[in-house]
Amino acid sequence: MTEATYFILVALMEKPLHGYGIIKQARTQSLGDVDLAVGTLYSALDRLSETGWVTLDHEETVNGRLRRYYRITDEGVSAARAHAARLQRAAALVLRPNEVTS
Amino acid sequence: MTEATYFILVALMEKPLHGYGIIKQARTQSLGDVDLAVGTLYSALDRLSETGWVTLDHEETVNGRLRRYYRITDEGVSAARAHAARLQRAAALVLRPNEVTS
DNA sequence: CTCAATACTTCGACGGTCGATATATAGTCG
DNA sequence: CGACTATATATCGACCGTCGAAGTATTGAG
Repeated sequence: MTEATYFILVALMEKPLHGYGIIKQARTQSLGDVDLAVGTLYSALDRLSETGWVTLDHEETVNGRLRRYYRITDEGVSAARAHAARLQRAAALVLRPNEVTS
Repeated sequence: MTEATYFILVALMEKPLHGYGIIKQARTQSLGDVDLAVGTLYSALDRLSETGWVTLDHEETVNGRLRRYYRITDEGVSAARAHAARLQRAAALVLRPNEVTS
């Protein structure tokens, strides 16, 4: 899973969001580390919809602008949790080397 | 930093290794998650040499086969530590959401 | 004798990321 | 009033990193 994919899933874990909302949420949650480009977001969202980790929740029209809300699925949550565990193990190799070097 | 790059740096933090040694070390340390393809390794190693995060340590010839040993630099160690902290923050968003959702 | 493992090099294909462009509206600033 | 920024989605080409295969070479197992 790419970093972009992971942060999209994480952003949607709190509540359903539309494209731009995901970008802002990812930026906030990553403390500015992750700034999703629009091209990255929408192609990732298409892939996530195909794999079934994300679904279209509903659509709204606010001030003439369409808002397409996406929702994470149960499989998406599982995938995000599994990836988070993997990230933590990777981080632990450097941050807590004693436990791994043995 | 990509996952491949990170695991190469982590593999070299213990001691200098040659290409194939890095692949095996990464496989072991990631518990099988990361299996670096040779093409990925050598192109990543070239990039890491250019940025100065990795240097050629020395070369050996064992049984007619060349072994090119790489060593991580101080800047490489700093970069790996910084990335590890980033990975941990990313993992914490899912594993310990209380601290972030606030 | 063939196959697997070790070991490095190179190269083309593929997939994901990025930035630009397009379209449209509301609000801010000079 | 005009320029710019933010919001919001869609699409496209360029670029970068990953992957697997082919090439070269040696040792040891079956």
